[in-house]
Amino acid sequence: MDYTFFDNVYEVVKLIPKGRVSAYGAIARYLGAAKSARAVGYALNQCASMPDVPAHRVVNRLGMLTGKHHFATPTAMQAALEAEGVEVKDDQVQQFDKLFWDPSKELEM
DNA sequence: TGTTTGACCGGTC
DNA sequence: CGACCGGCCAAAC
Repeated sequence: MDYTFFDNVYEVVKLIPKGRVSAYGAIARYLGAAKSARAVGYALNQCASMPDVPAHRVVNRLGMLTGKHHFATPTAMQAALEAEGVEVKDDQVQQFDKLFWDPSKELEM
């Protein structure tokens, strides 16, 4: 089938609950490719044109808004997160440890 | 068709 | 403690 790792990323990202955030590596690991976090990042790059995929809920493992620069505006990502109740300061998600949504844990495989 | 890069991560020097 | 390197997947040149 034409189904790919790429599409899998979108599925997981779309499953991220509102007010929660996830990490590239966490998604990659859930997909069975822990070292493919880069591919996840690239997938989200494509998802910039995909309104169905809340890429703003995906940050790096440090909770840093590394990809904010790829949004329509550098503040779009932070604004979107804050709109969902996620506190963001200095391109960094506050209480990231609590808001972190790990698919491999939440979805229990 | 081969090389380079990219919104990353982990380990090593 | 800071910087560098390798690895995975997919797209762009």
